[in-house]
Amino acid sequence: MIQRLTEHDRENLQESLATSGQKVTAQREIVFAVLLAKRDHPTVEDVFQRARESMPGLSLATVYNCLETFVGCGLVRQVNHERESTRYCPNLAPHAHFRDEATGHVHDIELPPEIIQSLRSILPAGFNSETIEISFRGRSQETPPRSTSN
Amino acid sequence: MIQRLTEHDRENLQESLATSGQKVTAQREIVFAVLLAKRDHPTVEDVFQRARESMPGLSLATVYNCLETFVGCGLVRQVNHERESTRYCPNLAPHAHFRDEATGHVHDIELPPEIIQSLRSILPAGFNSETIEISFRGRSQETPPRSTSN
DNA sequence: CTTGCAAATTGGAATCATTCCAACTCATTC
DNA sequence: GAATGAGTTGGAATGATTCCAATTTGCAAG
Ligand SMILES: [Mn+2]
Ligand SMILES: [Mn+2]
Ligand SMILES: [Zn+2]
Ligand SMILES: [Zn+2]
Repeated sequence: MIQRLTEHDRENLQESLATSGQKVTAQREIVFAVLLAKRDHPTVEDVFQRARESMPGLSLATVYNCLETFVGCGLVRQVNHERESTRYCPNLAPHAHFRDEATGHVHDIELPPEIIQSLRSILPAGFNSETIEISFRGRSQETPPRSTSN
Repeated sequence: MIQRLTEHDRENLQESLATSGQKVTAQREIVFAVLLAKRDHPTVEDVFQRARESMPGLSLATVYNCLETFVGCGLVRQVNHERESTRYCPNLAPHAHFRDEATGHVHDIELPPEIIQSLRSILPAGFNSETIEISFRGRSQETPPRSTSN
């Protein structure tokens, strides 16, 4: 259960933080590692629980801080469904989210560029959008959980 | 500023409520009228303020109740952006939302059926979605506010 | 008409995710 | 090894929403 980053992921973290003038800390490493280890769109509370296993003294406030920092430097995305707790996703590829109403699980849905393009094209003149968010809600026949280690 | 429903809208309200075994009340009429009068995706608080002008004794709890009832019988949609207060929209046609980051205004964006179709088609086998939500975020050159009376 | 009932409304308390804050810790620089 | 500034921490504050118990209302039955 101890969270460790690969060379590559650590560098990624280091550089992304550096870009916005911030540093790698033990807490940030662990929180980031937790996100990469299990890509199930955990809530802040989920991340907190998991990270605490490696760092018992970690505070909830710090988890909030780390996640906000990561969002700020583009390392992770926030995922909201209705009014539920915000979830966090380290998948940077363009994708939509599918929320299974039965299980509460959130799945990534790949977004082909042509769909994104056609969506942009429905915006009337004068509307400039930097972000498009797409979320599905329904039921799914739970995919056999393929390994999510990183 | 007094909120009144047209024959047609009142019938619509009456029938939608009846379908789920509920009745028209003075409070529900006014809340519904407020939604139709200004389709700017008001928050609960917005609706509360506006409705109070016609019915000073109306309570916030009742506004929450009415809106929940309307969502339940399909008369209005909830609109969420990030973690902001939920907004309400009486436009039942399939549409996406554009949130102007400068003004906070929310605009309806028409959704052509073929786009909806292509979105459904990106779902892997086993995923059945009843609802798709699409929201844009960005800036817009504010359209001259065309009349929104009903 | 009264009376009785179920649904709806109301004001205020409770919840709960998130934000705020002031004190404390740590790494780095002088 | 003192000063500095970013980062962390625990707890308080916030704010939208939900919950609840006490009325009120609209009808229906007697
Ligand atoms: Mn989503
Ligand atoms: Mn939306
Ligand atoms: Zn994702
Ligand atoms: Zn709308």
